[in-house]
Amino acid sequence: LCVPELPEVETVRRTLTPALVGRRIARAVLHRADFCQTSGGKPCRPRELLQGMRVAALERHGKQLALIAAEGPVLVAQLGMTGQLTVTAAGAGITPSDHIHAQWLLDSGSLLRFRDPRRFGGLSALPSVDSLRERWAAMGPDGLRVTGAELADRAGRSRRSIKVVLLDQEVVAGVGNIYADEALFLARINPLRAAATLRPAEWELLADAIHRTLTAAVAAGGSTLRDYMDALGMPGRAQAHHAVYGRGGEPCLACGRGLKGVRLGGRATVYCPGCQPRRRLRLVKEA
DNA sequence: CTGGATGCCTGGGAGC
DNA sequence: TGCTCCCAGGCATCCA
Repeated sequence: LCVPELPEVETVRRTLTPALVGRRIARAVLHRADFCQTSGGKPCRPRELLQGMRVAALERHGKQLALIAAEGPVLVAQLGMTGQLTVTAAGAGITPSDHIHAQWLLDSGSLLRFRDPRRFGGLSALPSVDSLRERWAAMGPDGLRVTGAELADRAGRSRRSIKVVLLDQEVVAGVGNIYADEALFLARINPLRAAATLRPAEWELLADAIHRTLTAAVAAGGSTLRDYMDALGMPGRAQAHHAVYGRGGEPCLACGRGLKGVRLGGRATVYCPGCQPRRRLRLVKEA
């Protein structure tokens, strides 16, 4: 199972770039009409899927990946829960296959395929790079660059829990359930605390923890493309080491206490009651 | 406006 | 062994 958050999407972007950028899309096929949306609500035609156009760049903001055509139009891919974008070597044909909802045949002969069994992901066709900038400007800053001041500005008056706030893509783009828990553990902030109770120093601590968590995961190649990375001779490095995610009931790696699992905003949440106390730790005055 | 709850969707694991 | 149940979670949409 893969859960594409920012590091996984960034890994996809990096590994797709050499195969896609500069290439012309000879043919594009959409196997499910509801898998691609246009701003006008009309069905996506081959033109919206960039057929006949040249890929100028692959850009990412948060968990969104944009294929920018030299001719102007843009196609945004969201991997959702189980989405995979893969390139297969020359020779493969555009044939219908299990859970593959869109395919692009490149002038190199390679085939780009979007597979998504659960279909939480999808494609959005935009008319221009301007509309892409507009779309991304409405979201929060990218998780790799967000500052403590930006977090505080966007969520500092919210009574929502800090965990739920971190999952809000309009606050910070790219953080999902795994890295939200990991970043809060690293920053030693209790996930249940209302965002409005965080102090400026804690927002800075949190921004730093988000950077470190995401950067480490990007360096490890994420987890989505593990098989692909193995094929490139990088086995094992992609295995993310999670301190809290999925470890409810197990001992904390830092203090040994049992990690606690709760549901927050409908999501499984794990934290250490010892390292992430509900109240801020006060320095004990030495007698 | 805010925040909580729900539904979408399928594979896999738990439990009987 | 085979069946059912339920959970995983990003995101849209609903309601209080």
